[in-house]
Amino acid sequence: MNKSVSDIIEEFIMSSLDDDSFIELSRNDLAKFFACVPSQINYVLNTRFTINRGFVVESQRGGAGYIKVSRLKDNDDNFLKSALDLCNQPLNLTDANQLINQMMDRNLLSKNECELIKTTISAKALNNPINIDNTIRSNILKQVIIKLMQNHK
Amino acid sequence: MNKSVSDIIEEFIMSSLDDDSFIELSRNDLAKFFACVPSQINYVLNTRFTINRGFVVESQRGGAGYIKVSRLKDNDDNFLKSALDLCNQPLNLTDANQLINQMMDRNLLSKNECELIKTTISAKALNNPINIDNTIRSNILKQVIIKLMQNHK
DNA sequence: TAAGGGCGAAAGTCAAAGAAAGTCAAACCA
DNA sequence: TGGTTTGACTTTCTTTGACTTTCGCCCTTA
Repeated sequence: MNKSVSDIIEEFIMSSLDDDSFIELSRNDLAKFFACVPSQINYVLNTRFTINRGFVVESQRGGAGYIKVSRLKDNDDNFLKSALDLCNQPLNLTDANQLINQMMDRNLLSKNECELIKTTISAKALNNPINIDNTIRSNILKQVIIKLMQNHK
Repeated sequence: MNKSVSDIIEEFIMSSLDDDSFIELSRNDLAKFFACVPSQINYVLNTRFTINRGFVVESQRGGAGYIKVSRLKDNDDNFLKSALDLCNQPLNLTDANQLINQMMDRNLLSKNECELIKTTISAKALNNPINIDNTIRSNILKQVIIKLMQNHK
């Protein structure tokens, strides 16, 4: 697959987060390193390192400015509880998939299971005459989460 | 027989799929190569690389966009194929669950995966105002089956 | 010597431009 | 007349750059 610059920057930040739970970086330096415009760093952060994907970004401007990216870590019980909360609202495909990814990150789902669940809530699966996909989607996920909560004890 | 451009493009993609179970291609490049308009690639994909013929097409737009064509696994006893056929009709919960059980019996799904899929098509998951559960159920299962067919070893 | 102002060095915002792929219907052709 | 070919228009994702905001530091000045 042909990777975009944004994909490569994403990978770089991701792998920096492998060891530690957070990293601090300089937007300008990173932009120079990847030969891109500084605001592209913001684009990557805004599209890839979102709260939905389990990240928090903090920063400071001015001299001694920085960007800090942290990976969220709370226990699985809390995670499942708030995931369940999320499912009380309709979920669009993107958000739902991100939630499922997080379940895999936490080893609540295997890679294969993750793929299968994504399949069940895909647009094609829920392709239905009336526009209530997002509601069905969150219902399905809610049941999956309840199932996982049972396994968990 | 006089081959149309579409036939030739079809052959090209087919033979690219000889070695691997999937290929990624660039619509624009392919169109340039065959001196046709880009949308003709879509025409070929839509008419030749369909589920019924055993293919799945995925894609992404924008920079670093791509089209991925995968050949579905043609398993020996045609079980998945006929399962796919079944999913062209609405399925009630009992029938659907039996189908899922059979997939487990054939080691196409692990016990855990089997349970998860059952969860996603349960009455609670599909609990929805309009009575089209059985249709959604078979749609979901159809996508799961296609996914299983994609799992090349 | 403390307060305030100016400067430059960050990071942030936003919208336009660019780069793919998708859709759809008209025209074409065998 | 049904399968192909074509092209105008749309949608989605990425890249770019001009402009804005914030912050620390230093230099005045009362």
